[in-house]
Amino acid sequence: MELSKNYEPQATEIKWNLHWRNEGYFTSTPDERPAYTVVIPPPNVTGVLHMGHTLNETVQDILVRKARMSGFNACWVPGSDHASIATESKVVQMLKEKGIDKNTLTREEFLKYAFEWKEKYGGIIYNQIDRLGCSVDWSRVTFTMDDHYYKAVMKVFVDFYNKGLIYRGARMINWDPAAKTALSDEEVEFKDLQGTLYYLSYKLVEENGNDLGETISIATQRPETIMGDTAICVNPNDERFAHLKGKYALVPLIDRKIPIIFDDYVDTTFGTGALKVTPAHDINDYNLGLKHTLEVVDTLNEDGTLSEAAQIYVGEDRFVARKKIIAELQKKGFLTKTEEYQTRLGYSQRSGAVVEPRISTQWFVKMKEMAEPALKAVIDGEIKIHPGEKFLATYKYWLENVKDWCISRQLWWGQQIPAWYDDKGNMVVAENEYDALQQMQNTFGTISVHGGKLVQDEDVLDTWFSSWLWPMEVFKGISEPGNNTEIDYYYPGAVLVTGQDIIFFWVARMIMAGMHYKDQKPFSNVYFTGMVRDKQGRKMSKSLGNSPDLLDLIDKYGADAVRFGIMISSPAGNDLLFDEASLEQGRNFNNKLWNALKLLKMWEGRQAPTTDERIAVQQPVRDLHADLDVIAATESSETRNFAIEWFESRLNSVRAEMETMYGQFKLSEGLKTLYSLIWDDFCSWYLEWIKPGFEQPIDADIYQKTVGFFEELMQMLHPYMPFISEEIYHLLKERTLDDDLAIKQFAPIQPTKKQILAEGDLLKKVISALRDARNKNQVKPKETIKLYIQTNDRDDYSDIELILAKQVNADSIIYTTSTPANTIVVAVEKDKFYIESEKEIDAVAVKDELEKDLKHQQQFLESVIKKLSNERFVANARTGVVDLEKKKQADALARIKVLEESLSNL
RNA sequence: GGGAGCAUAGCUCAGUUGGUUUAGAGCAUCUGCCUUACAAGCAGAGGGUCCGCGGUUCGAACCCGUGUGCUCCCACCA
Repeated sequence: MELSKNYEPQATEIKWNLHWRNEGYFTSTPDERPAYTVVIPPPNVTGVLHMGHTLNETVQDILVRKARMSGFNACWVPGSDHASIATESKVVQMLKEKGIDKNTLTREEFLKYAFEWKEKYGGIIYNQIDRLGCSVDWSRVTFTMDDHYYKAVMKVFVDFYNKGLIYRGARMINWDPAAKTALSDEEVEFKDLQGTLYYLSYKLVEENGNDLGETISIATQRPETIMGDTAICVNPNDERFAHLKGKYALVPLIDRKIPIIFDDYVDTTFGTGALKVTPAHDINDYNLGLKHTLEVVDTLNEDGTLSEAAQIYVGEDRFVARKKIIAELQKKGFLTKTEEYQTRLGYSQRSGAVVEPRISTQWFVKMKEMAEPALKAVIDGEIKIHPGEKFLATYKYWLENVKDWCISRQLWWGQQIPAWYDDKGNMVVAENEYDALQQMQNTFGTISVHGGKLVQDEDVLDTWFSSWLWPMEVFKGISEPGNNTEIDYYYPGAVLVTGQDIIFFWVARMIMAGMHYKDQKPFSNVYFTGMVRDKQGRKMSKSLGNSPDLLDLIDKYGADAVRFGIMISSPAGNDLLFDEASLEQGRNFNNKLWNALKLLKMWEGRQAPTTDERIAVQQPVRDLHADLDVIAATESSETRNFAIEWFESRLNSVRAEMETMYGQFKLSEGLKTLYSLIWDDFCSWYLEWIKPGFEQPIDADIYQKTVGFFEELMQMLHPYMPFISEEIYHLLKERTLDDDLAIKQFAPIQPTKKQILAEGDLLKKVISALRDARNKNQVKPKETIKLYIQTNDRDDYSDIELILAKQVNADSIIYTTSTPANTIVVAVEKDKFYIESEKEIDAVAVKDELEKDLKHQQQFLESVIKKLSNERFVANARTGVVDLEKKKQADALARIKVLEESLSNL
């Protein structure tokens, strides 16, 4: 078969994706094997996957494939999240572009649009996951608004309500005036910015309204809220204001009379020492208001415009009104001073609007008691966070200081709160209307409703109120808990792979829900990936245009190259600077593999019978000139092949290394290690060592062994780069049906031979040194040389001399005890090598090299001697350390001797 | 304001309980090669006061203190 010049990913990827799916390799059902469960962090159906998802999915797929190939029943559940507010604002935006105003639609009409949106983007997301090669179980795909899921959410809400863990009440919450909904604390993002502090003077009056002829100055960032002021507060210990007890102030512009109150909350050193109190629009003022039973005047509408209560500028947007009010205050002399001020503003994570503190009636979850077991699970190490301690402190702090969770949202897209009201405002909480009616009757005796229908709460639930059930409900662990073999088998999961940005939103809450309903952690490990940034370190965002399209990348480089590129530079927990150059590296790696395959396929037809011992032995030799010395060496060696033994040991040693790295979730390092094993050890060294001479046959045994190595390398690579590994595995030889890497189980790791590895290292070192000497002396690559070796341990070279000769293009190797004339000398460890070639020798250059090396060695020796002559070192150093230094000393001395001899011989 | 983390080659990062030939990798750079698998390649090379200062120790990239510079999280001072 003719193989293409370069690897062509497109057709290959489609082929194997289809094959794997047809064989049902990724479909999991409970069996006798241990389960390895991973639930995907369900992407929001707000849009397509970005590079952050790509990193997450790749990490998960590597872990899942590795587990599947290591005896586990791997189950990776895919799905998506309805992402209540995020999706709703996208849909609203989309409708707006079509000229449709959400307010003109009924709830049902809007939901129809939303579901269409979900179908479209959900589809794109699933396609992306598929193209990336993710080995998910498509028979288990779950959406957070599926019927059973919806039911589970209702059930949990009712259950929590009945347990007293959910309550409804009027509180000050974060209000998003753009989306016109409440937000949880976690959905508010703070940004530092330069603000202005306005100093306003309020006229002081007696209770009866008589002017005191005095003013009090306060500082505020929000002059548009003065109409909501219901007091001025000063510190009771502040002598400046002691005389104002029982006095009042007049709110500028509207002349409303408000009391002066005293509370040590006020910092006497900040601003003017006097604070205007606006309970409706500031959380601190709200608390002050509660304490001093102040009136609450809400001067804003839900969309952020000024309300009737403001009396002036009614209907104007808050920011427009601010400007106008400032102008008016200035004009009328109330504004005495302005000051630049560093401040922080809360923004809605989804709509971007400046969040308003607002008093409103919402639903809350009590968090305190649920936090305890969730904290314990992590502190006790039942759940391990990777990488390490970094996030433990954050997690702990949040749980220890957790506040109640506002879960109601004034939206349509999501699970509607199962609270039901009758005409009199009586309320019951029940999973459906039928139950609600029953309950209403039982609780209140009569039902007062028009047309026999109760009214359901208009609000929907925070999207995380459904997401936190994910590890359980994907197996119907909430909706059908009884007799459920799936949840018993798959729960808890092995690992959760997610971004550190949702540690509170999701991770902590999943642990809470899991501990609450299963009395067990939802997963054993949490692996936090870093944030994907562009190569300048900026966040990826649509507005910057630095977020590439995943499918475009896959089209351009192939899925394996994308996976490679994103993994090669993403140490756990660190941010990843995404650069297409690393995808190119991945593509180049593909081609490297492809070319190695081509080389093997070339040899396939040129195998000589295994019985031909001469070929077996001489395989490493290119076209060895019949030099007596070499022949003698050849005949004395056994019929074993050094290259094969060496690579076998390398392979097994790397497998063991990678096993450790998997255990520590060091996936990026694992890939680097494997990359180097394949590119350097296998391609650059091993294949060159066994490569037969020009148009020479290859020993059949060596060939078969090599195919075996390649297979094993592909198996190791499979979790990282599933497509090309599977393709090469199949092109290497004919396979029986079902003999696919996707499910091939790893063989046990064999012990490595340290001696062989050491010999290999020496061989590589000598080859590099000799090549370097050739280079520096401008001996042309094609030119053959005569190589002399001067050593006291000729045995060191018996295994490797043939390979050495070939790799440095020597047509003969001669062991010598004296310095041959007119040769380039190279010293490696304690032996000397001499290159004899046609080329005139540049004695000066050789001398320089030797002298440089000598100087280095002498300095090194000096440092060792210094150490050894330090009595305290010899007395205190751990056993072995002194011996090691002595060995260093001996080695350095031997090497200096070699170098000095070489120099004197020049 | 509180807390956490980071600082090692031009860039991105390794560096296991302090001692392993006076610091390693990939990318980038430079030199030489179109060598019958691969120029998306091959063979080599150069490149570091391990952020500054002080301390502990026989010995510090690693431990402690301090300064500087970044990053992140949390927080109700107008």
